[in-house]
Amino acid sequence: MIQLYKDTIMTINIQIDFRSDNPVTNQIVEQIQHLLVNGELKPGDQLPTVRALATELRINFNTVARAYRILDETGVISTQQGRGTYILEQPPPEKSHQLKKESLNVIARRYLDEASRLGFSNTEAAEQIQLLIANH
Amino acid sequence: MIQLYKDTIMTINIQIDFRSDNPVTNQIVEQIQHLLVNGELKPGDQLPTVRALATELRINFNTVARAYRILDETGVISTQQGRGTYILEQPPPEKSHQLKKESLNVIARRYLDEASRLGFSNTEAAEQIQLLIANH
DNA sequence: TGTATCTTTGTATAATTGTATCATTGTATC
DNA sequence: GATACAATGATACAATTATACAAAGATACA
Repeated sequence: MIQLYKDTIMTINIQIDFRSDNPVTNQIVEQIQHLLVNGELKPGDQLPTVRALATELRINFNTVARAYRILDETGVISTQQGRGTYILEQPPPEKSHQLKKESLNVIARRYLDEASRLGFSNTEAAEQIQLLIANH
Repeated sequence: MIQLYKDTIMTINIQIDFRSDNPVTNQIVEQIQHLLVNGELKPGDQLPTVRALATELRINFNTVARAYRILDETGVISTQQGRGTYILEQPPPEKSHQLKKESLNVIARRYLDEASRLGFSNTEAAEQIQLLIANH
């Protein structure tokens, strides 16, 4: 769970080379990753809004949004409509496969338990899972 | 000395996942419905004020107000300006059943989300459920 | 009691922020 | 040139937040 609130709005140091073969979107992605591994961006930090950064870089805000989305999909940041974009906590060290299996077992049991308390059979609970998967 | 306006401070157990595709407003609505069908909220109970819950969840109080309004419109709660928000009488059986189905949906999605965070695909998560059922 | 006043509570509306979709631009290939 | 594709921009939209407001409760004082 991430706890985020607007305390400080970040200004970040990004330089775009418009003559580069590297697309602007890529440059943004790479430079934010660079700021992150260098420790200049920390978990919980709020990035500039797509419009603010776009104005600063003199590009369209959709280009910034595209870069943010890529970073979001790789789990580096969290973009939240109406709220802003934030650096995520770094993923914890990899659990062993066995440990993950056990965790899955625990949460699966919990799901069936909760469904049971709501009055649903195991079969109905399983069907609901299938339904959700089918609708995605 | 200044006296407290209310001698009971209502707290409810709601967890917001800012990374979820599900909007925060929706998450609040669903989780309050879940608390209701689970019996953790009873008719007459006062919900936290929009500002109190918003502060706790680290969101804007208008987002809570929006969720409360949705629940109000579906007849689950009663919000009264200047007074607060209260759980209404238990919904009739057919509506209760509807709410329970929605609640099942909520916990099913939560299970898939958690499994995904552990690195399991939806299919693997579903198989784990089947495995548990088969071993009973 | 009654009333003035402040506090608490929800409401209304505009502003902010990211998203979705299509249009435009540039470039490579033929 | 023609066509296809990738990158970027423009526009409309959805979700959340900010600000100002209205209704009801609490308190003080006559």
